[in-house]
Amino acid sequence: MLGLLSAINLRDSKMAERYNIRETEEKWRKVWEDHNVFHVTEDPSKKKYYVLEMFPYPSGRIHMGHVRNYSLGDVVARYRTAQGYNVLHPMGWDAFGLPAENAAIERNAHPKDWTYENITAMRVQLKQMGLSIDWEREVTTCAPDYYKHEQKMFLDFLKEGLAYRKEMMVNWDPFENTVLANEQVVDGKGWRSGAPVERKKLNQWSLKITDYAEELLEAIKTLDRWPEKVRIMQENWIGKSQGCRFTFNIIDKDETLDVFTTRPDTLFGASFAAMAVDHPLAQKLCDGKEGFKDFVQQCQSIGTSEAAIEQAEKIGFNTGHFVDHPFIEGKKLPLFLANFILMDYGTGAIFGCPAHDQRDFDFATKYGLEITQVVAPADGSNIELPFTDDGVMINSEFMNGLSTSESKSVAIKKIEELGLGEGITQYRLRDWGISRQRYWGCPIPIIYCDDCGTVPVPENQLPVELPYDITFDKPGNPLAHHPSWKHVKCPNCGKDATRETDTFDTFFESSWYFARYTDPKNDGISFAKNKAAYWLPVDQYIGGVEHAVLHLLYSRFFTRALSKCGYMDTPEPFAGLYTQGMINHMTYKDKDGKWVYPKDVIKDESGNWVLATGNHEPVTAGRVEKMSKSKRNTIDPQDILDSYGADAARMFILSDSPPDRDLEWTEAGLGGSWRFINRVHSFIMDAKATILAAPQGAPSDAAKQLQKTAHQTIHAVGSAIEAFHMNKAVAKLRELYNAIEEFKPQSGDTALYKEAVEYLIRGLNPMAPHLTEELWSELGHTELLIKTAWPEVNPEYLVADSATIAIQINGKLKATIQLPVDTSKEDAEKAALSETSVANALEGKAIRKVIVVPNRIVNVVAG
RNA sequence: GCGGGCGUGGCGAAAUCGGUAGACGCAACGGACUUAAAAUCCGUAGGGCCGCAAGGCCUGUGGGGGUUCAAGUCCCCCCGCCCGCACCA
Repeated sequence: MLGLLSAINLRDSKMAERYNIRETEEKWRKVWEDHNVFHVTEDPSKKKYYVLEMFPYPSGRIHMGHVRNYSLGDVVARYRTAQGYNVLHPMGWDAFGLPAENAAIERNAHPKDWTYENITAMRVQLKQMGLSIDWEREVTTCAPDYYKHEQKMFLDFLKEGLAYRKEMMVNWDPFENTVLANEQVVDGKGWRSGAPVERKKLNQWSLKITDYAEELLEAIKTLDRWPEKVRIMQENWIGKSQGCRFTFNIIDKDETLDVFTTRPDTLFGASFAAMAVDHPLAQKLCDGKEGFKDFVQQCQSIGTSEAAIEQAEKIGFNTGHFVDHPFIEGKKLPLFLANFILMDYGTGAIFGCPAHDQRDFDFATKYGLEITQVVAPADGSNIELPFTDDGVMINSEFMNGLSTSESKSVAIKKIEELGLGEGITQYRLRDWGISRQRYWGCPIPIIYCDDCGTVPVPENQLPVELPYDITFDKPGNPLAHHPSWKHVKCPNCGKDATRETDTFDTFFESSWYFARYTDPKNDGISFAKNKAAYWLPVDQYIGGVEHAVLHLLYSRFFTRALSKCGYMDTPEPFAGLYTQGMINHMTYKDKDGKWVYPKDVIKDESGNWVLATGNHEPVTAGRVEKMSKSKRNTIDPQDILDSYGADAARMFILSDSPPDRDLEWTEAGLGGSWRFINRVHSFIMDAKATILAAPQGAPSDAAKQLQKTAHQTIHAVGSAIEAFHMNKAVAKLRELYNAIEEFKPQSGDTALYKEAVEYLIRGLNPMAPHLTEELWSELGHTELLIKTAWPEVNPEYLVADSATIAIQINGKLKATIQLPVDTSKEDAEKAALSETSVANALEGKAIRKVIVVPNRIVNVVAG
């Protein structure tokens, strides 16, 4: 069987006589570039369409995920262009980030040089895909002419009260003296040092995204072209809940404890109160108590990842103190510390009602606490505790008999009357901490002065540029170690002062790049308001679902914050969103159990997987999994582009699976697309004389049918592309090709034949732009296909003149017949019953009923 | 634990409204071409059974039940897989 290598040989032999993919593809890319066909400017006379794929991190080489992402976007961009839209389709580089610093540490490469080299290499690769990108709008986020604008934004946010500084908990690596991202914490240890990670408080800059919690939540409703799943994820992330905050009095202590609950209705079932281990009161009440330190350690050793905590048992520590029940005179509730209470949510403390909450139930069972049922099912049925559904109140004095929702408001009213608290709306969303203790990011334009405090860098001193002469020999932030960079004079008083050495979270750059593309070369301001107004919002945004929450939510927040600061007036950045699936590939292991790259594996004569080199030792094929470097089941797009060409790669990645599902990359499937491209080329070249011949006489019925099929195909392809069903669009075009290939044109048919062939070429253009541009030119067109409008569909040809009617007896198919479209029910029934096979099958049976659905089906009920 | 999604041939998948299940492709098999193989081209194909054949019968969309003239599609229960998450009080 053929693996990749034999397929290349196949190409070489074929190439000599037929379609030279490499040369032809290169030729057309050059023509497009020479004619600058993808460059656009604002044109108020045309409808605009903004297609955007998530911009890549310049890691060095493109991967298959990029190929899928940008192929999808390019289909949309080319289709919309053909439809006459003024299409903006830009590309750029999300160029700040940790990998550049890792490269610096690991192989002594300067982050800037490393990044720019990667950009150069990846630009070549992306261009080789034949994407319809306006490269004049290229944006690189690590360039001072990009990041100086976000320093200005930050200063504006500061003025508007949208940025502030506060203490935040971070993961601290005591050996490296650095803050760790969550993914850098492995089993509670620093990924590089292996030292146990500490939780430490640091002063961090934050953005007030919580100011927009309600607005961000509400506006999700308007995002009707976003996937349902992403909208739900964002809703859950914002996490609005209605509840009640109230204060417990701690008996025998001069302290109170604020708690938050969404179930004030269950207050009569309260049997304990509990707070987070890192609650300020915990230390106060328990310091020195036996077992307290151990308990704290036990809680911290579980780790912060939700997966670990999930497995963990609910454990508590009895403070020995009690709180007063707010409604029941003289009732005391024991006060615990508990590992399942988060300091970050609500007030970091709760009351526990074991009968109506699973966690509280587990906890009470473990510690032998009282369990009082206060909610019963409304239908009086028997239940087992805990019962967490709504119902009617029992054992609840003045609330008895009320429904769950009624008693919630009654309980809140009572709390308010007693002056203990109030009904509140709570959000899960926290402010966005943007400080990072790293070199390769945008410097935060702040200066600290002993006398003047925190001083913004004056705008005329922007940008605060990163120094190039930097070393990574010491642990910690290189900016802080730089001998001179941070030492400046205070802009206010002129005394010695120091710069902020933290840099922005890299989500800062990606939160506004889509706006920068509308005016990428503006030196004075981040983007002109009128240009942003023309192009925004992005009509179609495409990317991985892994950005469903953070990047997309931050961008939505930025759009609002920038509006507040007068930069733009767009309500939402992304009107349409599409999230693509992953690319999977079979995994292989050699006899020693080591992972083997697919390109090193072939099938031998008997169909077994073996190593491509040496003695062809056998290889074990494993599961189909997400492409990853660690499992070595990756395919390098460069190899594919070089050997099969961009069109085949694009076609295959679009044709097999719906784009939102995972795609299994197979060499054989790719070969199928490659063969199709060659077949289309050789067929049209062979038929060229016939296609271009002037018709003699009237066209045959078969030719008219072919013309209809062509129009129907284009119609279906258009709707499929709009619905992101690229696989169906490809299938439809293959059907049209099959019909054309089978068709034997008569002398009067050539005009219609040509029309069908050209519709095929034009329909294929968004997926296979090089091939179709070549064939278009071969058929004598002097105008580029990229400049040619999407084929017109004659609505008359969408209507069939005959319909295939299925005839069923008792719901089972017996025959199919052709009838003119819109044959009356009576005539259809007559025709069905007179069909011989139907008549035979009905012999001796009584016809009870006949159901006729025009143009579709006749079902005879008989028995 | 919570939330979301999915389950159709050997495989990836199609199937507006409930109305001919399996389009299109991959792999497979048969044939043509070839000294031979590959490529290419032509053809076959859900599974099972009967038939020399034409054709016919049964069965089939994870499992069970229901609604309907008719269910991949709607309803109920069950099983399996995948994804997201910050125990959300």
